[in-house]
Amino acid sequence: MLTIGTLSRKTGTKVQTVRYYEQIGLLREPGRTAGGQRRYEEADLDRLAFIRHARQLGFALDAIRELLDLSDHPQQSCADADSIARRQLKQVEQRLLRLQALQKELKRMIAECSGDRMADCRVLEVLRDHSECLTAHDDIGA
Amino acid sequence: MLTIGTLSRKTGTKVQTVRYYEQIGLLREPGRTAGGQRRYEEADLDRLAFIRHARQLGFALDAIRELLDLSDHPQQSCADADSIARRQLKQVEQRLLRLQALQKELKRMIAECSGDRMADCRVLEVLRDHSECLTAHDDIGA
DNA sequence: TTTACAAGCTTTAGCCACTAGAGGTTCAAG
DNA sequence: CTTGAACCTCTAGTGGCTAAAGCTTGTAAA
Ligand SMILES: [Zn+2]
Ligand SMILES: [Zn+2]
Ligand SMILES: [Zn+2]
Ligand SMILES: [Zn+2]
Repeated sequence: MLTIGTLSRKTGTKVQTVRYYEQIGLLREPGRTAGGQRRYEEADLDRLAFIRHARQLGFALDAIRELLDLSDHPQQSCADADSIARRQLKQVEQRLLRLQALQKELKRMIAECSGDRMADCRVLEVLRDHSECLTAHDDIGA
Repeated sequence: MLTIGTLSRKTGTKVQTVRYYEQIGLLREPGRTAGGQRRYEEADLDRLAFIRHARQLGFALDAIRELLDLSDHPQQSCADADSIARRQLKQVEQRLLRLQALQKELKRMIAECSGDRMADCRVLEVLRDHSECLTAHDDIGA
């Protein structure tokens, strides 16, 4: 029987986050004491640890939900789980490409600025005029 | 005199986003027609283009606000503008480091999985147990 | 001049994944 | 029995938009 605080400490999750996961149905509703406090079992700890580790690897909560569902069927093929991981890898690689391009542009504008008056600031110039850039930067969020 | 739609088209910004920028004080309140529709000037177009370009380069709206304020003082030193850009570069580089580590872990778990039953899925195994990882992955958001 | 309709308007709520705070109750040690 | 840390619920906020409902306005053709 674990309190929410113990669960929290053992997984490095904020207490509110644990409650949030319960609220969105990612964790089951645990048992309660007579006074209404949550009491967890070891299985909950494992599940929460899985969630947190997947989050650290960048998986979205929806993907994690799928992965948890899949792992409840140990006899089935893991093709679906693998493809979720491949999807995640693709997303990471897309972000990498974008950030690498940003890094290049930022480095360049900083290097080119003489650090003189604002009127001649290379940083501001480039921000004012994309044609000073070497790369395109499509969508904003990526 | 530009309508909000024209502004939107010329800068690749959604109409609602333009109104949002006005709401948070990033764009001034423009003039209105008798009927209450917004009418912009060329200067608004330049400002919005600046904002959007800075967003594409990953700057946060707060940083953009600072940059815009700074560029209103052309005779001052651009040291502050440059340091905002350097801060942005640092952030990009930190994210790059994190994503590169994630990429490595994801690649590895995918490569090591034989694609057999869920019970033996390497992806799930690694997610269940961080000690299977080669790298640490500190904080979740980065 | 009337009419049609694209484009504008405001207000509200939703997205993701938490996080913080207010204001109260329970548990466990001493 | 008392203390106080830890728990509880509920609400609202973060960033940067985005969507939708339900209106009103502007403009150009008939
Ligand atoms: Zn400069
Ligand atoms: Zn550019
Ligand atoms: Zn597998
Ligand atoms: Zn790990």
